[in-house]
Amino acid sequence: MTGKPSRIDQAYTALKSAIIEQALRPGDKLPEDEVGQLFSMSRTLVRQVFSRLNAEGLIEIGGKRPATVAIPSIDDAVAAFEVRQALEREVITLVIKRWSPEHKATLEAHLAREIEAAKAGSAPMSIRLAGEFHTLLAEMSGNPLLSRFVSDVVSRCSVVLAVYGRPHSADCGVHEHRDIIDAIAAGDATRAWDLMRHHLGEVEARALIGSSEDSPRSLADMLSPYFEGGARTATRPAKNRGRPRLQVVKENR
Amino acid sequence: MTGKPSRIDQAYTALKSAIIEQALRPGDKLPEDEVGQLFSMSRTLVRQVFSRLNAEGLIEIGGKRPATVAIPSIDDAVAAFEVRQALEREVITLVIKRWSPEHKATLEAHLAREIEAAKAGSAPMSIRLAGEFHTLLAEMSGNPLLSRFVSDVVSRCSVVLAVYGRPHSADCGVHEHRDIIDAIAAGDATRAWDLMRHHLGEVEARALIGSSEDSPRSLADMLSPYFEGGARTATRPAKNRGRPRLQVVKENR
DNA sequence: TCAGTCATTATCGTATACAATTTCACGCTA
DNA sequence: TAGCGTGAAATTGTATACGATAATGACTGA
Repeated sequence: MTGKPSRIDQAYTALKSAIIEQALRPGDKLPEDEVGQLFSMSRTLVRQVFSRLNAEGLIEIGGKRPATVAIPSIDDAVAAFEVRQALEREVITLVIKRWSPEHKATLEAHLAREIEAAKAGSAPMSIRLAGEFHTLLAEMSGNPLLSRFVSDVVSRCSVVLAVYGRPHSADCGVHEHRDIIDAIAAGDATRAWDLMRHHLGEVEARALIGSSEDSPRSLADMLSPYFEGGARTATRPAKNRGRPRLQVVKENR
Repeated sequence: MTGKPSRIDQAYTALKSAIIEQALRPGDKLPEDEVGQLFSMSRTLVRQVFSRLNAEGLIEIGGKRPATVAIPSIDDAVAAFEVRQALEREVITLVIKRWSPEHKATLEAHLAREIEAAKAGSAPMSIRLAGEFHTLLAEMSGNPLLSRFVSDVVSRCSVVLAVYGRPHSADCGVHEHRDIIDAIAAGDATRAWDLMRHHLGEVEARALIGSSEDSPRSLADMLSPYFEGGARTATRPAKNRGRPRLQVVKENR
């Protein structure tokens, strides 16, 4: 597609993927030198990468502390889904307006990949494809700015899922994507809106309801957003005990 | 309000104000060293500022060329207003949901300032206040992310106005703001949506219709978005002839 | 054994240095 | 006079250096 992805782009994409696919987990530290060494670049470049990731809410920087994978608060989570509803509603409106057979083909192809990933039981792949469905749709709106915003908010929601969500139950979302495509193809905006609202509601529920339930994650992790700075002295020990502080999946495409 | 605005924030705010109030005009160059000297900071910091301004579409960077004040294309302009409609619709929904008397008071106070500025005939002030009305409203949504997005898109629209708009005819927008406040206060979402749509339509029209009309701006400026790199050799001369390449209003509040 | 204090280390914030690239003016040629 | 190389100046891209600050861990005293 595009000619040459710069080293910055590569690092950005790698880190973003790692975070979204939960290879890097919320709270993990990302020291600039270490990342720089990993990607063979100086801190100057790393900081540019971090800046972008920070703008999308994927990591937190500043405060003279090492950058960390973001731990969104419950309020952040609700806010993200609120905005997402509004944006995706507009996406549907525009996609219907500019609908073409090629769009349908592209979406079908993507859906096929989702199904395949679900069948293969590849959770990271499923998570990524689920998000990409929405960004793909957004690109079809023909509005680059809208597309950017959607991509941004989808990233945020992914991190929310990582913090509060239960493990991605794959096939659930796929059928809803199927229905949304059909409604759009039929030009039925109202139905597509309803489906999308319901779909995002499902995703949000999977995240936030799960937060008050039992969960396979450690209690410390579940509570950390409520402590923020407080759980620093005694409570936070079991997190990075022994395993390398930073593990990045280089592969991504 | 907030404790200490860092030097970076100051420079960011100053440049943003200068661009939005059209003290810096689309296409103007912003060399890093020069800006750095102006604000007594190194290029490292200037780049951070530029990065933020670029993310909001206020300037264009990269390409080993000096940063320039952005010249949005017509497509960019349409896209910005499209997204803005969707976002501000959500803003209204949420503000009505969380409405309080204090909100009304704040908005009334702001409206008073708008009227005053219009009466005083201060165009830059009017431009800024008109934009701030919308960001103020967005903050009242209680959704920080939505607020950020609105602030972003309002900036973009401001630049669009600077490129394509006729000189800000102040009192036009003020009355519409008045009506929007009233509809929100009455809890009438539908009416508020309609008013907002109409209001933004007006602003957009003032921008884009004006682009095919006669205009007080130079023809070269009006055409530059269609030329981009082309109007560089012969047609663009009268722009920065003799006046300092960079003029920044330090004052801003 | 435990709390408190202090030195050490890790890590970031900012400035600066150097290389690469583009821009621009000047002068040369037809 | 118009077109076109050519070299200096301007400007950015990237790396590195240095100072500041917070995290870490050891040591002392009760």
